[in-house]
Amino acid sequence: MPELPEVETIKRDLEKNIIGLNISEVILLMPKIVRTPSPQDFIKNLTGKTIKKIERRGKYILIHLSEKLTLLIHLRMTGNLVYCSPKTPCSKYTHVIFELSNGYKLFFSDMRQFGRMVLINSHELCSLPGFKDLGVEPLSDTFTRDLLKKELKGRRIKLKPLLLDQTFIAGLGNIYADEALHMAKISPDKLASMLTHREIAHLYEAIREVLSNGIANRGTTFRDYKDGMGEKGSNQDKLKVYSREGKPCFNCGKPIIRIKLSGRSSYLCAECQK
DNA sequence: AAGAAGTCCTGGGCGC
DNA sequence: TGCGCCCAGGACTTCT
Repeated sequence: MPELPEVETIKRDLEKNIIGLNISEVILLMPKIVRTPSPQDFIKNLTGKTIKKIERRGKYILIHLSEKLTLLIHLRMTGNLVYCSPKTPCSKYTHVIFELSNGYKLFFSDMRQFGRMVLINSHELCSLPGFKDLGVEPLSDTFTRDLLKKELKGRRIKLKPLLLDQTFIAGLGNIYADEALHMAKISPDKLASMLTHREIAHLYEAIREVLSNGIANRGTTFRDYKDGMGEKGSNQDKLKVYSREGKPCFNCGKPIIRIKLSGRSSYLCAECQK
């Protein structure tokens, strides 16, 4: 569910509200959400710590704490992280509650229970599986047209599964990958190594554009996504292909089709995307 | 080594 | 109305 724009929106919301607060109590209702350390150590080590800084890397949220600890959170498909006033009740899907020194609470909720948390020493981040191998941040200066060209070279894989590979580019998911490919007018089925210079340039611009627009619209809410304040985003109203099977392409009027690539749905306009 | 498939979960939507 | 089936925005593990 949450891809880069959604995670960035949550990160910015939390940053505005919880920096400098202490974690006064941790209630872990579903221990399996925490991958490491043990539930007891998770609670013990978090309690009393100060929230120093919040970052995003790919689809991960990093909450840096005092004593060089970092709480790493991945929301996967249906997770959300919401800052709530003291009286707000939690839901049946709330699995972790962080009580803060101002009386407010941070709820981690996740219907499908796929989301995960890790609490580690900050310096161990660089050796954490899944995190250490993340690819380039697509909105950073490091991500250039030349880098994309270099990375695509010789890759005998279809574009869509490659864009979803977090070690290739960090933060793209199914929605923004489909939207970027449509904006670039390239088929998700195309082999990565077959792109022309012109197509690479268009894809580069499209990836940056769809992600930036997603952030400007505070994320895409289909069903579950909520920002850090519990509100929906508005980017779902701007989508050109995702979840629009059978509806006319805004560009040419032909119906949007849905195909399967590596087991995932891809939405495209077969007329516009070659 | 790369790429595909299976797996972890719950709930919504659809067809019968 | 109700049941069963399929689908879902992710990514790790296992297989070929």
